[in-house]
Amino acid sequence: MKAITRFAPSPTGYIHIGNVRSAIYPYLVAHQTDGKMILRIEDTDRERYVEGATELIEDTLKWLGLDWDEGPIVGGPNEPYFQSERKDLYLEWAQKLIAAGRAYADPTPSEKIDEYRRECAEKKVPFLYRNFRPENPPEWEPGMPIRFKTIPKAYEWHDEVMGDMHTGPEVLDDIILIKKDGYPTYNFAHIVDDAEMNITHVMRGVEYLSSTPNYLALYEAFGLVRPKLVSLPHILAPTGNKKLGKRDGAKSVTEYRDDGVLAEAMLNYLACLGWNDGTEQEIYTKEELIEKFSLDRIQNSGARYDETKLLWVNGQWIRRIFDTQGARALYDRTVNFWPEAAANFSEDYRIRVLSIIYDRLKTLSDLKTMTGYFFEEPELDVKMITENKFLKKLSEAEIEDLLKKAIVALSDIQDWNAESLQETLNNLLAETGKKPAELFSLVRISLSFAPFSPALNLTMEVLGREVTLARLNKVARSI
RNA sequence: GGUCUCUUAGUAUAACGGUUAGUACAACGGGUUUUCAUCCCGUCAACGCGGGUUCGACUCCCGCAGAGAUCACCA
Repeated sequence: MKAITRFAPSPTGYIHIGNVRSAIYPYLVAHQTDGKMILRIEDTDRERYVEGATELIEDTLKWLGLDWDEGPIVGGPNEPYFQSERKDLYLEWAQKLIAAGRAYADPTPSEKIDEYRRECAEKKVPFLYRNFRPENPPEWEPGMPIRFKTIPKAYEWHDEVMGDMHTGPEVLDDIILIKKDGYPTYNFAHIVDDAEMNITHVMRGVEYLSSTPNYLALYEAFGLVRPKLVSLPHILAPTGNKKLGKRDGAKSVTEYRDDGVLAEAMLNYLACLGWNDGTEQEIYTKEELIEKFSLDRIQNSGARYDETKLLWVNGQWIRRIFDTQGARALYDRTVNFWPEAAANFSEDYRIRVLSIIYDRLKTLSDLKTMTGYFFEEPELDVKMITENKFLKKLSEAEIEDLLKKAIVALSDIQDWNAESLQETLNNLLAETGKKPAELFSLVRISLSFAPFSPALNLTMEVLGREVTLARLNKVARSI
């Protein structure tokens, strides 16, 4: 059976780490059955609506490679995909329920409802609107809410993640279907849309688990077949036991893109947070996730978000792309992450820099801080040499002498390449009797004045003869 | 408070009722001619508690404790 899933966010802001899983899993489920995923924008709360949020959502999905088969932009047979544009439909469905005696116009002013609620609180009994249901509800007219007329009873159902569930009649109530502003509630709109769109898997956060019996009652009232229900546990904030939210500083998913995290890594990490396929595999491509994903292996307790592990996964992906797709493929991802001065150099040169530094990157934005000396003269800082833990044992005269010998030896090289450079350094080591730590540190620091850099021979090869010798001479003069 | 859910190392997780409870991140130590990183090797570290059932329980059952969700004209 082909799965039809949906991601149905409210346009109230950006998508963050805590809520993007409810887009990833529907995508995977849809694609493993050659089905489709629908993007539906649930914009029925006019007060929380944020201009531009829909675009942020679309941007995030596109970046992660979670293309939707129906929805905004791409269209589809169930248009429109904005709930605000489907108002008439919900009213129609609600009126069917009124006609069947399963819904009614609610004339009770909200102050009165608050009063009921207070009474119940005083008596320490749970408040259920159905206990205050008006006996002769008026004819519905615009401006009145419509409530479901529930039939309290026990429900049993299966949740693909939580397992077999059951509740008693006490959890069922006359929920609002249509608000007095004419917009449907989430509780109602999603039932209608899921039915209209033939959704087979309803995947959403666990917070909806408690309301599920009310949804089951609605399916029943309409004679609908229940879709598969999938409750996704929350992603927890790094500290405490609360779900990760914007208040905990949950960054938007696309902010990680701007910080140099690869989409592959993000998808990989998030898909595996609270899910695994039972093997010890850690790195998955999107295709592998589609192939191996299964709902019943989703963890049923919350999983804590761990940025350190995300960065580890990202490092794995950076190396994987370089190793399997080549330097050019990785380079294509890095265009926005180079230091400014890199613009003065050829693409070819930047690719060569990337090729010797890529295995040190945790994020692409590390390029900014790690490659500066390849593109501009490093600021000379003699202390880095004189206070280096290997070099401080040598006198300034010894340092100067060693540097000069290095300059002479390197100047003699015919073919300036990694092998000949290494050979020259090795010979110099034998000739001077210095330790590798001394010679290598001295040359490395003189060239970069950076806390760390790639292998010395590779660094010199990329910098080239002219720059290498110029920098060494400059340092030799300053000692 | 009612209802529902969850509980393996710091974190993410694995384990037909029979394993020295596995793996990864992190931490710590070591190796790879300098640094940082990669890579490799090693160390530390867990079945929430209490009862059952069983020859045998992380695994099944019952309590307890702790944590979470929900009880809106928000989703």
